[in-house]
Amino acid sequence: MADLKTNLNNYSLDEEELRQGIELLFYAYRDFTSEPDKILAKWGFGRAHHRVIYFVGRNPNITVTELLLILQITKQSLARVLTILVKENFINQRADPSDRRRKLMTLTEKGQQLEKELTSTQMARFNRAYNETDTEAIEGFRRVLRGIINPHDRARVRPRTGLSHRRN
Amino acid sequence: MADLKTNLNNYSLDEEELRQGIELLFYAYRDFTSEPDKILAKWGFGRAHHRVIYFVGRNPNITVTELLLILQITKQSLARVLTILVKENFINQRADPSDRRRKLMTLTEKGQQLEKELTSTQMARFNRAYNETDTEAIEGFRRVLRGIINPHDRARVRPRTGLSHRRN
DNA sequence: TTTATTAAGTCAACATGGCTGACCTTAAAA
DNA sequence: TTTTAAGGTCAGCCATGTTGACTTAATAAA
Repeated sequence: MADLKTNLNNYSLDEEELRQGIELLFYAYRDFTSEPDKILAKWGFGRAHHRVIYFVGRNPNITVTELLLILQITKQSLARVLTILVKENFINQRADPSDRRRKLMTLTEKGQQLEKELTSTQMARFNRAYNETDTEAIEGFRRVLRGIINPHDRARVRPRTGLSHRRN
Repeated sequence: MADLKTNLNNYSLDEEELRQGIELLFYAYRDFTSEPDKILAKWGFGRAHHRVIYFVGRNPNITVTELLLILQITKQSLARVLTILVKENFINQRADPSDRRRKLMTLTEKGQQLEKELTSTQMARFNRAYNETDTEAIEGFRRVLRGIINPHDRARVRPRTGLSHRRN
């Protein structure tokens, strides 16, 4: 934190601003995960299952290795939830024809339904937040969040299309 | 999700935009917590300890009940980490003179040092992200994140002061 | 003043989801 | 043919969330 100003309170104005960002992110993430967690509990699942379902749904034919790169957890941690999701028919695996070591994963119909139920609560939350602001705020939100992500992984989220949100 | 448009791909443009927001939040939080986690591991602590240290540091003389409202965990979950932090002299507790049932918590010198070490990595991350954008983007970031937080808790993060960030 | 109520602490028990390290199979690449 | 890569699996550990019941001490209410 080399370039932070300090004052007599051992408390810089910039530090205050940065801490507010930290807290906003903490509270937002806390609430963002709270609704899906309740739905997952009905199925005996946890947040880890949601993440797997989400990213398989979002990236059809994803491999285990790619999923590990996204989630940044160990193979064993992933295997625990993935095995259950395959056994209970939420996720389908089939060998990649061009490299039969790889297994391409997709959501089953059942998996898609659960994914939609879970993610719709989060999309509704974003939709409300977006509607309370404007296009410029949303763009700023995206740019700052992108800057918080480690540079190497910023490209994982598709950049905005040219089409603007319906407000404005 | 009443007002989402749909197209032939069962895929609306708005849905794409909302999902990008979800993913940005996921990746940002993932990376935001990764650096403190490494430091905490050296002390035998976890993310839960960081959260307690952070919010006690940020809210001197906070009570257990208030901390529970912030963290949204059970008393037992908090007690486990809090007991350790008090025993190992990171946090001080003293009875509130005006209501001796309440215990007011503050960071010790040792606690302040660890807090600074942990949080400085996150502040540095925000500082970098903020410096890559501009005042308007930061303000948009804050407004959208605030909108994602459950309305009741939005006031927990102090609103911006009139003083602007040093860029622009 | 007796009776709630509140703040905090505690115990036992359980589940989720991280982790490590070792090891195996199969398939592709060198 | 040997090495590497993708994936799976086992045993065990730890952190951190959960519930429910119960206790103590102090304040507030009847």
